Amino acid sequence: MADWLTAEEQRAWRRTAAMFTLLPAALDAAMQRDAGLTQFSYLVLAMLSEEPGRTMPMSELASMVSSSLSRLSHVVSRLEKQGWVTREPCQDNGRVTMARLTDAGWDKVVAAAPGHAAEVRRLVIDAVGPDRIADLDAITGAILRRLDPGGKMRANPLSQGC
Amino acid sequence: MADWLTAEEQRAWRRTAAMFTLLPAALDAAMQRDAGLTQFSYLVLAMLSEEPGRTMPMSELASMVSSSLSRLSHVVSRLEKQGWVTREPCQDNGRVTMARLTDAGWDKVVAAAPGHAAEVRRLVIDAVGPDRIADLDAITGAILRRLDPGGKMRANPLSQGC
DNA sequence: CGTGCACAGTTGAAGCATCAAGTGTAAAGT
DNA sequence: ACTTTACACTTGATGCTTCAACTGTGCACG
Repeated sequence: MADWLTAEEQRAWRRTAAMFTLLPAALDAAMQRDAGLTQFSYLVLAMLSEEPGRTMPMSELASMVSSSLSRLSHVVSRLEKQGWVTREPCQDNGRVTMARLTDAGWDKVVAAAPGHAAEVRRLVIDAVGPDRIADLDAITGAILRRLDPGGKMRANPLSQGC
Repeated sequence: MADWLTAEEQRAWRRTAAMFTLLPAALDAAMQRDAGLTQFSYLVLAMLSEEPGRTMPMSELASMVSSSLSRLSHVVSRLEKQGWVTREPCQDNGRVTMARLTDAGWDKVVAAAPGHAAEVRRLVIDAVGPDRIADLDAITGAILRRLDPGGKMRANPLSQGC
């Protein structure tokens, strides 16, 4: 099918589409191999690890990792079974539940982080090259703004209490 | 975790990671809504539709869509059940099987293509802007070269016969 | 020849994602 | 107060992807 894109656009899109297939697969494979985690569950642990108190409401966490609450809930169930995360209801607000990173979970993230950073550097940062990091940032920013018309782009959703 | 990336690199990577979550989901959702296809099965149909004779060996098709043979086999099974593709052994070579796009499959692609092209244009091409398409191409090219060290990047794997 | 090996493809099971439906809690409307 | 609506989740079913194991075919080497 000759899509209604110019030749240059089409070429760029096809490459981009290929990258969208291959890069996540490569990063996932490395993460699976080195830490037995998916990219996504690593991200969940990593986000919790950066929070003061290592704890966060499920919904806030979901928005941090750009996932549905449903997906997050399933994943956290698994992480809970592994002993890396616990869930507890929030006192201040009966309908939020807090996810907390355990010590074992912290250790897991600390162990996995260097390998992950190295892979990202190898496959993305160094591949793109220092001169083009700003371009990358601009392009992804532009696409994200399209995807997220309600322009959250993270103005810090103010979690009160807990 | 403060990954071992500079602040600028980290910012760019986080955005990029978010894009890698959201863009495929958005395209998939649109394709599902408009045509009842996944992005991937659409791609399979589209690749076949561009081939003269609308037919191709499974393994060549797999490499065109950057997937494992296993994944492709499952997907083609489903497409076959829908009546959009057929599979037939190749005379010239007893171990290749050819996938062929049926007339119904052709119609399906033709019906789905405009919507898909429009989504790609809206979410990627127009978001990036004409001035930056070349940058996009350069960046994805660089990353793909990293991912695909055996530098296929498509030098046409010469399918003989059938 | 024939044995071994690599290629092309399929299959079944297991894991993860998505969707629709459900529970329970807070906040508004009346 | 009482109902409604919206929110914050959870759960189970379904479907797709991945992985490991398997079948069958061609090729190379002794």
